[in-house]
Amino acid sequence: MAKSKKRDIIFIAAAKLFRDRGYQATSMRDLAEAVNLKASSLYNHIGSKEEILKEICMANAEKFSLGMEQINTQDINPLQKIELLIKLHIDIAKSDYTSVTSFNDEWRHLGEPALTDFKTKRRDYERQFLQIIKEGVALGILQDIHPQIYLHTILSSMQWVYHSSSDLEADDIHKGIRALLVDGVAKK
Amino acid sequence: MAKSKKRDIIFIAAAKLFRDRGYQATSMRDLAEAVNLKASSLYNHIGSKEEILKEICMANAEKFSLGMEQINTQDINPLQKIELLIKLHIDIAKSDYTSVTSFNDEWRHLGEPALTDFKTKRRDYERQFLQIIKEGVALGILQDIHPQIYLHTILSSMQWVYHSSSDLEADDIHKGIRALLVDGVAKK
DNA sequence: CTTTGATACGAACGATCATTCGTAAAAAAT
DNA sequence: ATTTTTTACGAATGATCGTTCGTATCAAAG
Repeated sequence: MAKSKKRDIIFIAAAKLFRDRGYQATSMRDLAEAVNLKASSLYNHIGSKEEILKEICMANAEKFSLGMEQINTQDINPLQKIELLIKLHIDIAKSDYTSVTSFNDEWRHLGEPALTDFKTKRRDYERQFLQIIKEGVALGILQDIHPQIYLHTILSSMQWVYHSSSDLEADDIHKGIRALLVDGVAKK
Repeated sequence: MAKSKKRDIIFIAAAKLFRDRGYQATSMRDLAEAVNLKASSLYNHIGSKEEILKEICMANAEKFSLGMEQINTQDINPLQKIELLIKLHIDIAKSDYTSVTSFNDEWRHLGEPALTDFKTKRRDYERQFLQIIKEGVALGILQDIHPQIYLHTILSSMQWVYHSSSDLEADDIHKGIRALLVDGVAKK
């Protein structure tokens, strides 16, 4: 038990606050109150406010990188990979959707060098995703859609899953988005 | 000349700062420096920091409401309306994409009663958009896609147009998104 | 029982925040 | 030319920020 339980509680509460109010608008006193502590006590468990954001962002970036790696080593065609990537996004969102939102919206408040580090990881992920799409087009499996636009449309569509103020089930969302963004562009 | 020119300069600079750093992370001193003033001088032109955000958000909300109204009074089918709505989003983004970003990302920092007012306007817009989609499905013009998922996918896809760190032309984006989200779901 | 290490807290630090005020210069109106 | 209005500024206000520090409380280890 290297890490205490309280530390996890703080991180979960922080992710929720960051999602609801934004990183900058969340004070350490807000966070302390959310976990029944005073602000100064937080520092027995964490190093700084930014450390929390950094850890949240990096942990999620890791999830996506790992998922991408795992999908890319499979012997399946690009369309199947895209399907799995969409499932990956939704699964991650479903498992911890507050922290993913911080990851998506609040990363820009990271300081250096974490900011550059994060952006590099993100760019790598997107480049790999784009590569899969381009292969799909080259192989004639996908319609001749603009790869970059297709990529960003997929990624943006994933965003609203997190913000979801709707009452839709994750499975329905998955099916609906696949029908729109996978079946719709697959060559018949 | 009811409104001074300087006021507009301040608003434009503010929109840019809000987009780049976020509303909370932008100080009045930052804004003042951006327009070659001292912070206290800003208050000869504006009432408060929140007034700036409020005006930016409301102005853009107005643009969308007006566009929706204008489209809805035309005698065209739902699919054509959706096409026009996508064009509306891209046109607004193209005309003033910094302020649209503030509108999209920073509205939650509005105080009451502006916040409730804004959310109501937004919900109205989305409800009308959803209605058009449902009509399209009911008339058999659209494939049997989940209306809410389709709506949110369209709206989310519009978001990345604003953030666009890409070098794509607005026309290409328009064509690409239409191919994906309109032609892809239209019944053949 | 004693010692040690982890945890909690109040008080305080310097920094920064949005905003106000009195005042002076500049521009506009008369 | 004189009055009026608009604009800019420095200084100051009280609030809040993230964080530090000394100290007290607590549980576990010896």
